[in-house]
Amino acid sequence: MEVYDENTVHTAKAREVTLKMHQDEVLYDVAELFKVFGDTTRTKIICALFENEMCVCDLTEAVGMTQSAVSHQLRILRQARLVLVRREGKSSYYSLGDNHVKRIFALAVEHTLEP
Amino acid sequence: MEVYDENTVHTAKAREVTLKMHQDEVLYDVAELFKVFGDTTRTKIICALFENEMCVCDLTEAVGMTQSAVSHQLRILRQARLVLVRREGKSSYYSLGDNHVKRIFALAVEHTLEP
DNA sequence: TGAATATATGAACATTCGTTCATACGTTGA
DNA sequence: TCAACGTATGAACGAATGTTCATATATTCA
Repeated sequence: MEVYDENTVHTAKAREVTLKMHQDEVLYDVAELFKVFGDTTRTKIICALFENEMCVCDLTEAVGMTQSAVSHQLRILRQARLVLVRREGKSSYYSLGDNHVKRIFALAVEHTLEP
Repeated sequence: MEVYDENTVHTAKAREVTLKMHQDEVLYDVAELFKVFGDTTRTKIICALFENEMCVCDLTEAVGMTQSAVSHQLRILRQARLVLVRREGKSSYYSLGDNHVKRIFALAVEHTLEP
């Protein structure tokens, strides 16, 4: 947490600007997060991973897309830290990143299923 | 809730397919919902509306974009029922659609602000 | 080592998306 | 009724996005 000198001329304004810039960054990141959720292939992957971890092979079958398409989307989910990977032999096992992912997703499903 | 005849040949398969198709539709809608959240201009608008309703004029100033851009994004938010409009004289007052919007958004902000 | 299998990734292409510009619509007040 | 104001919207354009295809990497097993 930064401390501002109340006696300098620019204090109030600077704080306000800093605050607003911070908000802008956060809101940008929030939008980026939602963007990652905002694709059918990725929502299918997330849904498939909801209960158990899965390897790419099984995920590919589960979402009904090509292996390449699934791998590309997994990379996006990985980079956003929405999923984790675990390598075992020839296979990569993916799982959901943390509980926030589950909670956000579950809320959206709940919202979608309402009138 | 539909009832299936356990004695017909296609029962199990049909139920399974129906269930999967339903899931697909839901997951598509969920992705669509997230897509609407997934734009910086729209997250700024949602953030601005978090406490109070606002007219387009003030929203335009709040998010720092042109009135046209804001109106276009408000239309998208409106069609997704994430916001509501109320007309009063020359002005249109926008507010958040329901509590789900707030909860989903707040969770995403919370997630974003974490390590 | 070489074939088979699982996964990842770069390039290309088509599609979608957000902004801008111009303009239309609707309301208010002179 | 006409000017001013607030808002909405269509067309156009550039940027971003998702899939496909081809291919690379990595691991296992014979």
